[in-house]
Amino acid sequence: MSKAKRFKVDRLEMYPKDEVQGSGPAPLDDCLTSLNWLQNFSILSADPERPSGPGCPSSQEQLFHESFDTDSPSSPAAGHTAATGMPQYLGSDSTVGPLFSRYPHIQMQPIPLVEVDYKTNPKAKPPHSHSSLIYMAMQASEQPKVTLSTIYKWIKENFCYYRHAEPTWQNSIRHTLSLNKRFKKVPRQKDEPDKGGFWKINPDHSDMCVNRLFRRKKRFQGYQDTASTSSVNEDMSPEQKTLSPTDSRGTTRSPETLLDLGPMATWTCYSLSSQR
DNA sequence: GCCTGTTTAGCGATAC
DNA sequence: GTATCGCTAAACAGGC
Repeated sequence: MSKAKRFKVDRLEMYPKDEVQGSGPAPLDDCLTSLNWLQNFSILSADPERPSGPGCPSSQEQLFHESFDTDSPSSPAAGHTAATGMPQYLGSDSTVGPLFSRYPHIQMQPIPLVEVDYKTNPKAKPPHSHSSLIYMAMQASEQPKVTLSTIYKWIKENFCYYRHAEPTWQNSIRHTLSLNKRFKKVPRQKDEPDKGGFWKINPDHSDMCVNRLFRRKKRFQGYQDTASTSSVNEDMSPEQKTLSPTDSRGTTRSPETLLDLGPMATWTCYSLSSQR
């Protein structure tokens, strides 16, 4: 199966069409336009005691919203938690059951709550865009400017995936730095050691982060566009299904594009029966 | 040779 | 439909 087709099927599995069109999660616009979550490196905190049921948003929805909610409690400081976020918060039967009871061909298998530790799990590709990773590295450095190697180092230290991945991601990082106006190059002075220049957040385009980073939030349209594709991606590993939803080329959906997958993106261990 | 930085091309997805 | 974004891949040049 092609990667593109696989991704479409992946999405199809996540969003039973009728449910998506119907009682999907509340609009995310308000809570997704701030970048504070990124600046604080706010990481989701899975709370099994979170209330659920009639009148309460589902665990997934609530968790999803709070992960981008500027008023929600922040996680520990930068450099410590960015790699331990995006837990695979599994819904209880009370939240998942009713939804999937309408789709008998989709079987949810309850598994324990899992928090993805991106710092130690080499298979868990961080759900951050490269620009987000760069931004986080810059923030974590607490320096006005950072070198490329510093960015590499921070990413590798905080995301195990990149310690084991092919170095092509570094090319992407460089490409992002060069092209993205959010970042500005600061030439190295002759008396400064090492090589290469410095990079800093471009204050002239800092608004771009706030205004555009979460622009992609019309998350269900894509599903509807691709819902007609119906084949089974049986060749995906549990990790692929569970960790970091990926796009058609295996690209991890960043937080902003993860919105496209919605709260159900954090659900896991679904399988398709032979009825499909 | 390696690292850094730039540029081009292409693809998929979303926003407008 | 077009613009924009994110990502990947590749090629190339310059500096160390």
